[in-house]
Amino acid sequence: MSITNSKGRILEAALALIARRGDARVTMAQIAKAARVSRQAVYLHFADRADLMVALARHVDHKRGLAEEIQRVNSAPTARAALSAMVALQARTNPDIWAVARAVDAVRRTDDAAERSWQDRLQHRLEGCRQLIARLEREGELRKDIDPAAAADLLWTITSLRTWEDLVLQRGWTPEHYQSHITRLLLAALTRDGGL
Amino acid sequence: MSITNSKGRILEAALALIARRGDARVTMAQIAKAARVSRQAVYLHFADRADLMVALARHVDHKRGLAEEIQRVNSAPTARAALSAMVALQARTNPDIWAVARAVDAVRRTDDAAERSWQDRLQHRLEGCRQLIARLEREGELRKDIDPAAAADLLWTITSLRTWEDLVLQRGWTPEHYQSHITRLLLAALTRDGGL
DNA sequence: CCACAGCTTGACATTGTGTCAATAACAAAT
DNA sequence: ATTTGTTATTGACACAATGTCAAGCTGTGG
Repeated sequence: MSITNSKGRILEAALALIARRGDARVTMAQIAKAARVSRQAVYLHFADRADLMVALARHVDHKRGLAEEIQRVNSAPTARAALSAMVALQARTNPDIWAVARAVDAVRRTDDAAERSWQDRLQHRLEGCRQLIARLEREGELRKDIDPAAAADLLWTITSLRTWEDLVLQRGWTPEHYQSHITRLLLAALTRDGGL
Repeated sequence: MSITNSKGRILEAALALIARRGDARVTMAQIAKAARVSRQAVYLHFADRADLMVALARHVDHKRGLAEEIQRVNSAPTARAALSAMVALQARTNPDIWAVARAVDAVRRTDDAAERSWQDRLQHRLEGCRQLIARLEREGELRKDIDPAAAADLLWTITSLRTWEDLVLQRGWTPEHYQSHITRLLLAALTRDGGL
């Protein structure tokens, strides 16, 4: 799939640079050069650096077909299977999102648009967690001594990018380890029988 | 306790500014001004910004008497009580450390000293988690279907500053909620009977 | 009185961000 | 075929922040 407009070229170039570096300490000039475009052209398409990073996050989501992936989680046969699928989804997609997410996180304190975008994604994922907890409850699998709202928050933070970063990038867990251990932990903490 | 040397004054000033702002986007000039010292004087005491942030982290630790607090965790009567104490320690100290930790995290990718300092703290906390898991195992409380090394990593990430930030700062949990829910989750995930 | 440590002043180089104005290339519309 | 509008380029500029340098001030102890 070739890129037609230079806006797309800029995004792709930024993504490639960030991926290569492993973090988002990339200057606008470098991005422009990589996209074979003048530095000013970048500012024709994006208001500023923060705007570009936010667009980048959306772009990655879209490219991955994130919406469909989430559908797949919800269409799992049981709540417990859905939980497992959710962890698998994170294990699969986090590597690509990570650096960009860090970049947005870094600028969100100064930039309103970035902050809104961040809260948006946060809210979205949180909603997914709430639904999964609601389903667990409906299927009678949720621990009775736990508040559903708190359970959703816990599910949300444990399946977050940050936990993934800690375990996979810092501690060197394999994706398989991450998936199996986190799934087991969640079942133990949130379901009635403590996960088998 | 009054501050005698200006090195201390600079650290205190930086700390106050960061605390007031809630994050570490503070310039060297602002810090110097707050410490009523010339901007260049700051560079007489600290090689650069990263160096200052690292020193700040140490300073906060020292001020809190962190070493003794950790002793107290280890001197709990049982492993389960120690785990609870560890979570309580996080709940109590994280608010003060948070902004500084974020600052160090932000510069650690460009600065070697910051990275080393970060890995140091990380390693230190991880060691504490390992010991706690070992004690759980010794007392026959550790789940048998879990690898001790993985259990330590999980304990480490779940009691991390990041998880605390997610739940307390983002989701608005009270310190009490944080403490009780996280303790319960850890007991459920790591101990034999799933925490009562 | 001298030396030295700690600090100040002011100037400077550098890097990165963001803005602006003038201009070029080119496609589509009329 | 000229006009129009979009998109991009070039080069210059202002600004903020970091970090460096040289010269000089001040007080304390030898």
